[in-house]
Amino acid sequence: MIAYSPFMKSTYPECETCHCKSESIFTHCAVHELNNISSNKSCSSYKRGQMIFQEGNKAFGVFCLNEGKVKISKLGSDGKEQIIRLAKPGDTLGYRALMSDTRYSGSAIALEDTQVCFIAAEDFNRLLANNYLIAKDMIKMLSFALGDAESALAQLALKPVRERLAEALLLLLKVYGNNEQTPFTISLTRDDLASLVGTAKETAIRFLSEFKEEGLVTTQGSAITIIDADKLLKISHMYD
Amino acid sequence: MIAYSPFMKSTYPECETCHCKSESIFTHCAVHELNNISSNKSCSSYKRGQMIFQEGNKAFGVFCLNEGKVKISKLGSDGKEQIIRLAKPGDTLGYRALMSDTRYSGSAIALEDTQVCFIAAEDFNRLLANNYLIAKDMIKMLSFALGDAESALAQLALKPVRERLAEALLLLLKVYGNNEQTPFTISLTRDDLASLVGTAKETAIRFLSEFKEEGLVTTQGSAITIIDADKLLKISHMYD
DNA sequence: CTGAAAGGTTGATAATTATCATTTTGTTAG
DNA sequence: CTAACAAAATGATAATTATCAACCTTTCAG
Repeated sequence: MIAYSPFMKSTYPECETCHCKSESIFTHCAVHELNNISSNKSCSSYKRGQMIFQEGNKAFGVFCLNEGKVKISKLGSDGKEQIIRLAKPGDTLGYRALMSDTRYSGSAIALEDTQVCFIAAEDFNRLLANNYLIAKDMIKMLSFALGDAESALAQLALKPVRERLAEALLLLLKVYGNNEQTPFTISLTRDDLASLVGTAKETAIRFLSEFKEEGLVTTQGSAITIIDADKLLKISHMYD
Repeated sequence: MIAYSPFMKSTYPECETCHCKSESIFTHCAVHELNNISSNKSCSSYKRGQMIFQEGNKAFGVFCLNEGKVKISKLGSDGKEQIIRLAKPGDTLGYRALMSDTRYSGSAIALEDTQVCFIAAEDFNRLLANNYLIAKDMIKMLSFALGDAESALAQLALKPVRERLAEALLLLLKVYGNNEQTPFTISLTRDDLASLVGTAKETAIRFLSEFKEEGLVTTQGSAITIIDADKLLKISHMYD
């Protein structure tokens, strides 16, 4: 079920030839800038469930996700968890804390075996200060993240669980799918699904079962396969 | 109840001498930059309830709130509203849409008589591109807004209404109070209060009545006076 | 002033969602 | 392969929150 990571202990991916360079904040780097990043960075592997950074800690740089899937989530007092964001290869992690000089407001946890590169604050800040294209990309990245967070907030407040579950499934498809093609299968614990939707595990399972009965999805163990994205979109009430 | 705005039809506040210059995104502008903004901007007044910009429309620049209070909110399909952000004098509005080149994801509505200045996209973008201090401030502003939105999202998902109401009252105190001094009084419809908390009006009223019985707040008409911020903080469960 | 309209409050009830208990299914180590 | 464990699924029930209706209070125009 868990994909065997191609990266073990100390394989260092090179930024210049990175398969997700064009998806990353480093797209508009000049060659010498990229070389500098590449030679100064530190890379690590994480197994499923391991923490990349923890809520409340200080940020000393940013992470660039090279391989794998990561959730960024916040913990409530009673141990309940809310997933704030999902990250895929090429995504930058920890930039909000670094840019606002505040502590991490959420923890980053690997959803499957994962490889990340760490760029120190000094190097990253120099990059932003010296290349306005990159600063502009940072502004855009933050703006999109803000739009996503604000949408999620409104969804949570305004929509019932069934609609939010449909939306969560579509989010998974959008983030981790290939051009949103269906059928699309993802392995996700029901706890994580519920934390993404903002509901209890059992409630998420119940509505997911409804979707199964309606032929919108199938499941096999923890794997969920999205069959009919159009109907999910209608359920999520995206036009009104 | 509504404060009579000192600004009528066409009084143009000057950026150079603006009382909220130091609170705004224009703090680090050079004199010539500020003069340029000031001479190119357009200013308008809005009465309570009037819309400054509307969800779904394109952004052609940013607004700087000079006087008054503004809510940014999203509408659900059934007419329910969720307040995403509260703005005070000095705050910039509409920057997320402009920076990500997407449409407004929420509407800005005056909570009381309000004066705003509009800076065209061209002027604003030139400012960012030419002065890295300002670009950095934009990055910080976005980062803080993102942090706030993500916190609000987690709150909404993880905390019951009573705790969120306490938090909403503290937010009002933080945003609109003078150094968070108590007692602090703000006039706010119960519909708006409920939209801020993410609950129904009646539910918000019920818990507010509880707070009254416990001596944490008093009310008179739509005015709410915060008496005991410390106890509200405890109720909002901010430490755990 | 005064009456009408708007907004605030409260009670009764319904809908939604969470929790707890149990069974079923899937996963993994030996 | 199979036992042991973990996760998913389902049922019963409780808690929370929303909705509807009625009534009170404040605000504001004439």
